[in-house]
Amino acid sequence: MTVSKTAAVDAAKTSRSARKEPAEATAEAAALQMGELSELLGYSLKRAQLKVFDDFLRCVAPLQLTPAQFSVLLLLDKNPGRNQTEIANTLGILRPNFVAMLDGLESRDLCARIRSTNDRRSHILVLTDKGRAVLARAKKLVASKHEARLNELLGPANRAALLDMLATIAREF
Amino acid sequence: MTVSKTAAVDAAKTSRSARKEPAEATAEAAALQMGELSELLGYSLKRAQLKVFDDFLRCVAPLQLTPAQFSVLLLLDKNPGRNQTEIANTLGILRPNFVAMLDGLESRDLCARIRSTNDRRSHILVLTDKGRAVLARAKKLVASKHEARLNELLGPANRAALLDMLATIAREF
DNA sequence: CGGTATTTGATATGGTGCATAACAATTATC
DNA sequence: GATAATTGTTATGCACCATATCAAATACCG
Repeated sequence: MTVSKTAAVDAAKTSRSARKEPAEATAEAAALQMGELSELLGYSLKRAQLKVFDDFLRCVAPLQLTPAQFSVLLLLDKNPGRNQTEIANTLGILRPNFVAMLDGLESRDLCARIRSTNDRRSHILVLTDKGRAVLARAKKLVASKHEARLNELLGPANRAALLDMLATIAREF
Repeated sequence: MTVSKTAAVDAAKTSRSARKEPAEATAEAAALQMGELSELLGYSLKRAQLKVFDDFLRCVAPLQLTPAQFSVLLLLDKNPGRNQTEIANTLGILRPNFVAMLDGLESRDLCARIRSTNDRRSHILVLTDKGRAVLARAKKLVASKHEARLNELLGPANRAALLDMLATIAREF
C-alpha cells in the first residue's frame, strides 16, 4: 500500500526512448510489474479511496466543504439536539480533534454550539440557516456530479454491490 | 466522511439507561441516524480502508511492517534494478517522502541503495537476503491471516468483484 | 567542445489527520 | 458532601502528504 494523491501519474514518463517499434528492444525502461500488489485488497482500497475523496473535493469545491465537514453537516441535520461527543463518536472522530473542526464550521456560520440547559457541560449542536442551505446545495452537487460519476463508471447494480461490501467490511471486519 | 481508527466504537455507550424493555421509552438516548451517509460511497470506502489497514498491521505485526513498507518490498522483489524515482512513482509516493522511508528499510537491512554505474545520480534498489526472507514471511501472514479473513467475510466471488471494482475506480475515476 | 537545461537523491519546511494526556467545569454516585 | 465520571478543551507528538530548493550528475544543443 502507500498511494498519495498526485504522483504516480507520471510514472509513465519512464517509457520508451524513441527507437524500434515492433518487437525489438535494446534496453527499454519498461513499465514496472505490480506483482501481487494487484491482489492486495488494501492497496486498491486506498487508491480508490484517494480518488473518490479527490473527486468529492472537486465536485463540492464551490462550497469549500471537505468530506469530513460534509459528513458533520449531514449528521447534524439528521440528528438535532446532540452534543459534540455524540456526533464525534458516531463519525469516528476523537473529541479533541472535533473541537477545531467545529470551530471551523462555526466560524463560517454553518452551525452553532448551544449550552444545554439540562447538562451545562455539553454543547448542543445545531445547523444554522446558512448551514442548512449549504448542506442542501452540497447534497445536490454530490448527487449530480460525484455519485453520478461513480454510477456511470460502475453501473447502478455494481455500485450498490460495492457499497454493500464496503459497509460489511466497515461493520464486521 | 471522517472516520478515524479507535473512536466511534464506543458510540454505543449512548444506549439505554436501564428501564423498560418492550415498546415503552421515556426519553432514551437512541442511536444516531446515519441518514444519507450510508449512501455515500466515499464514507464506507474510508471506513473500510481503515479497518483493512488496521487488520493488516495486526496480521503482520510480528514482522513490524506497515502496508506501505510491504508494498515497497513487494515492488523491489518484482522489479530488480530500479531506482528510487521509479519505485516511488509507481507506488504514488513523492520522491522527497520516499527518502525517509527507504532510510528506515535500509537501517533494518531489508534493502540497500547501490550507486548505478551507468547513471551515477541514481540509486539502484535491491532487497537484501534478510529483506527477501522477511517479505516471504510477510506474504504468508498476509495470505493466511489477512486476505483469508476477507475471503471468509465476503466469499471468494464477492472479494474478487470488490477488488475489480476498486481497481477500476483507482484506474479510471 | 562548452554552456544550459534536466534529472536524481536529498533537505527543509509546512499542512493535515490522528492519538494521548491533562485540565476546569459540571454532573453523577454513594 | 466527598469522590468519581463526563464534557469540552488545550497541548503535544507522531505520521503522512506536498512544495520549494539544492548539489551532483547527466542530457541536450548550438
